[in-house]
Amino acid sequence: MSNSESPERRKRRGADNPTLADVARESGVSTITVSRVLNSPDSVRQATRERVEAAIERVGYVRNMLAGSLASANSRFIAVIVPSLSNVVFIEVIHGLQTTFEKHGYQILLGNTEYDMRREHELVQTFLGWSSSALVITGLRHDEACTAMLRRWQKPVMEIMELGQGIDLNVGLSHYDAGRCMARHLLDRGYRRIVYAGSQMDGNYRARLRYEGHRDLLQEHGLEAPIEEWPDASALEIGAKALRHVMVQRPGTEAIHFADDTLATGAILDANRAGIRVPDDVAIAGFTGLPFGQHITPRLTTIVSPREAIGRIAAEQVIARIEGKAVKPSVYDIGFELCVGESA
Amino acid sequence: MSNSESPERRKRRGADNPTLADVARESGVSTITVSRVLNSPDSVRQATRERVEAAIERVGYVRNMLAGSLASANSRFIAVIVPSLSNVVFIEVIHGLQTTFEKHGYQILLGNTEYDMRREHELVQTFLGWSSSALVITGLRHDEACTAMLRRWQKPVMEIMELGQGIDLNVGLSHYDAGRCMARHLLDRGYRRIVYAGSQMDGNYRARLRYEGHRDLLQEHGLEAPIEEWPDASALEIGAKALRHVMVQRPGTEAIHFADDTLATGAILDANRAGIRVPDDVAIAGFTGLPFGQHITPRLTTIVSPREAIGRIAAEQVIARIEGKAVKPSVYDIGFELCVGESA
DNA sequence: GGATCAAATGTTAGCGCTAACATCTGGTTT
DNA sequence: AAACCAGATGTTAGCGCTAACATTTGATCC
Repeated sequence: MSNSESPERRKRRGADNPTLADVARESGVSTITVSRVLNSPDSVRQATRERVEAAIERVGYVRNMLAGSLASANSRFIAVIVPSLSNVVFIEVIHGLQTTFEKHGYQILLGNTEYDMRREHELVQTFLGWSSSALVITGLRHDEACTAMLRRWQKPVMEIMELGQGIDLNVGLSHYDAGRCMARHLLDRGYRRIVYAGSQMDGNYRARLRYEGHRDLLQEHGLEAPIEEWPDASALEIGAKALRHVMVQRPGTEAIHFADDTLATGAILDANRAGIRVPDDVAIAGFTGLPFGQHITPRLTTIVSPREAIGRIAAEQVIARIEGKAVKPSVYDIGFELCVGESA
Repeated sequence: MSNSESPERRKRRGADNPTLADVARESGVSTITVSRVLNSPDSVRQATRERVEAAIERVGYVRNMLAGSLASANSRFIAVIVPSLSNVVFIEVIHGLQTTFEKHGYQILLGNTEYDMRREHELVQTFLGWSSSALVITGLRHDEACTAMLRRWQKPVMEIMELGQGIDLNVGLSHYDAGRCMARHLLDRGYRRIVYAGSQMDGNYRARLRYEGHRDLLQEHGLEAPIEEWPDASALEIGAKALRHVMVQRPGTEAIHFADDTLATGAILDANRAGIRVPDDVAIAGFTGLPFGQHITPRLTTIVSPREAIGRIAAEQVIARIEGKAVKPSVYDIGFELCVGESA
């Protein structure tokens, strides 16, 4: 209720909020000094800084991030592109990213492709338009034009979840090996008639990679590797449906290797309701290691992928890269762990 | 690989990407015409538009959103502030918001307060600094300075989850009534010795409101309403721990009314493992209506809150407001539904 | 053929900030 | 006391775009 302004100065719209210039006038310094108080306080003498800070408080200054980012061609935005928000896995990765980036003063721009590459390309383009400081994207496979655009881009690109040399940085795990690992476990347990079951396998090629690992191992042992696919998004009831389908259509099946824990858990819970004994009537295995799997009876045999850690480590590497520290390996294998419950 | 530029024109840094001016030169129009092709294509003659679009393609123009937003004092950002990303409820709300806003060309800026009001205030300030088009925030209670700042702000503010007249718009449900509703159900079932159990009840005052509804109803019937609180974030094992604690410390307890489904589900799964019969030994009720509750045995008795719908409707109202359409009720009661399983 | 007018396009002046370079302090050195 | 210099502060010129106003175009009418 103190500062009056000459009423008809502005020729343009705009919220008419106090600007750096107002703070500068109020504290008797130049705008760049105010800017320095905000961006590199150590480069301003303490007395000056305090005067400016008081003025900021007094006029109720809220800095305009758009103007700052435009002038410096850098927004402290991190573009994050995931294929789905319905899948807990990506939520946990985002959580890891968010926590770490936020600590360093970066803001996430979240994009959801819904497993659509065209959408992915659009999102990349938009996010580059925001002068993002870096981009984190799921997987190693993208639209060709999109990959080209990112290669030309001068800032860090981090591809996560899947393991391999991509555009720039990479943190992930080998889904092929994970599928193979679980298949080996099932063989070790003595199962021979094993069905792989997944949903939305077209878009989700990481699940397909796991299947390929599974299939190759079985074939090396002279076994068949049938697969059942559902077009729906992964959900408990799809797991239940898959279980019933396999019991009826493929009698004699000894184990079902599900593409993810949600499906596997849905199958176990349904088996419990229906009086189907797991693993005696049919063994069940999953992938991901969601907390739920360890609380149901029987506990789910699955492969644990460190989801938050992927986010955290990806963020740390990106930050190191932004701040000019060299990041040694551009491919980081985060690994996975077989977690044996009673279900298989 | 076609366009060469005079090499020492620019005095400043910058990615040296093609700009509107480059496209304008390339297509023989003025920059504002290119701008119009991008922002209001209908106001440009078709022939001109096609020429410009071709030029955009040719030079590989990517628009600079920062510059556009600065010039128009509007970013098409929607600030979204939630207290937690570990809680599925907020994830689903975010999903509803995201899907709807994205369809209308808005980008979400996501902030996580971790149930800390100071953090909330900081986030609000930052997000206003991005010239957001609107702000969606969880709950009706905020830091005083924060509320004042939002009241002064000229753009739509949407407070969600909780029901009541707040700063501007509101979409939510009455948590007090929900707590009361479940308490009534438990009384109707004949339970009298009922314990309420929740986690992180200090920050999460919506859970506390539910407790108050529960408590008031019990007291109206001359019953006590003991409460058990855990400081940890809600998780399956906390529910299990709470169940064990109550069984030992409060023998004779007939029902436990949990603050959320995660706790309640954890308790049921643990009871199954421990041979505690639900609801015969102890009845269990939850709140939220997560899918899981309907797949376990016994099915969880809970109150379903339409989480994605909250996000969707909140987004729709905000968009209507931004686009100048009057939004009639500024308080929208989304309601809730009692969902009776076998657990209580 | 000129008046009329809406549609299409252009000109100008910023939006609010920061990079780059310039200048000013005031203490230290010789 | 002049020279020197690092640290603090200031001046200038944009960053790339769009609002507001200005002008041109061309179809229609009398």
